[in-house]
Amino acid sequence: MKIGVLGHLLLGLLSEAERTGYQLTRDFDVSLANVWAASHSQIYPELAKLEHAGLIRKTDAGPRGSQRYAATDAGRVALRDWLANTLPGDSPRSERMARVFFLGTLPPDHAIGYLAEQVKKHRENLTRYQVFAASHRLADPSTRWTRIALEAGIRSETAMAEWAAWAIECLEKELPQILPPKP
Amino acid sequence: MKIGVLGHLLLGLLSEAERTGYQLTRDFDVSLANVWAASHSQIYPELAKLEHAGLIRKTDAGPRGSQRYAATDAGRVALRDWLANTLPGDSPRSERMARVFFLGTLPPDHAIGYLAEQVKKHRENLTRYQVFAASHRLADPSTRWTRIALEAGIRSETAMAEWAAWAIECLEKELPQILPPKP
DNA sequence: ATAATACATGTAAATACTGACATGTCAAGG
DNA sequence: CCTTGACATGTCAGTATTTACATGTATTAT
Repeated sequence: MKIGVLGHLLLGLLSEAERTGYQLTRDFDVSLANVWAASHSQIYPELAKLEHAGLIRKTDAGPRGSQRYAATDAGRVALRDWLANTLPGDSPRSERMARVFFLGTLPPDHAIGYLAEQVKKHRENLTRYQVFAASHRLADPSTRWTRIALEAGIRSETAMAEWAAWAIECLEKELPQILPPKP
Repeated sequence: MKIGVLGHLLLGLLSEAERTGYQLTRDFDVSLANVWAASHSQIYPELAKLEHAGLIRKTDAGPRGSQRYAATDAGRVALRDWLANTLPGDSPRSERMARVFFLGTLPPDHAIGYLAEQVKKHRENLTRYQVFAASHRLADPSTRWTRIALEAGIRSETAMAEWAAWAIECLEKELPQILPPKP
């Protein structure tokens, strides 16, 4: 019974506080989705697996058939062991960036349109992160690490928005013929 | 017969130039691995699938039983269609960043060690990209888009190295008690 | 009342991916 | 000659992930 990345991330969330599968699904959506997405159809079976392995346990049943889970001591040990004694897998995956390699096969204005879309999305993410960061203080141990992770998002989105804008500028300089004549 | 992201990326590489499965595996390693990793055990079956779909074809056989592939016209059309008419999937995945959320469960010096590791790795990647970027000019249409993608890597690694260093600084300010006494 | 929406949990099939196994070729150095 | 290492291609089992199907409950607005 091997626990993978998802299992350990669930364990991490359940070490902080008790949660239902539904809440875990949404917590993934708001905080972890940008680095590790997971849908409920993956989360529920994984919770069963973690429970079977004795790393989490059911605490109480909530209103609509909801089950609340908490990490067990064994679970907390497993989490720390994973963090301290295993190396993180190194396969970042970004289809959006992968596509950039082949944008040259598109007409230049399409390629620029793609990059403009990226500028927009990165700026949207940036705004979202900044709003979220306002309620997470470094001085508060309970929000510190979320704030630190958020800072990575802020810096990353800033850099990527600037990158996409830079790329557009370069292309427009490189290809003056596609620029509409300015009066 | 549905072609996924990997199939289209292979199609992209084979649109640029003919390649063997082995070369594709290595090209993934050097240029695409940072945004979309793929091992040979995934690439060879995918090539068979693409050939079956008529999107690539075998050209000539090389020295050690190697098979050279090229994109067909249908393949080029499929690639452009994918780039122009489908939205990129939005599930960036980074176990390294995901772990940061739960670093608070580790002793502070371990957490700082993890971040220091990140600084090192990001700087290494940065150097690698910078060297690689030297041989890719924006003015040259054949290397332009690789150069643009590389620039994203350079800016991203720079931002993430700075982020990790910033995080270490913050933690050391926040936790003066873990600092070794300086003579 | 009732309709829409958010809450809540599951399963199944198809696809994707990793890691291990398996095989063989060619070139260079000792 | 022989051994090492890079070249080269493939399969398989296990795991992970996505998408669709399936069901039912409590709240809120009309």
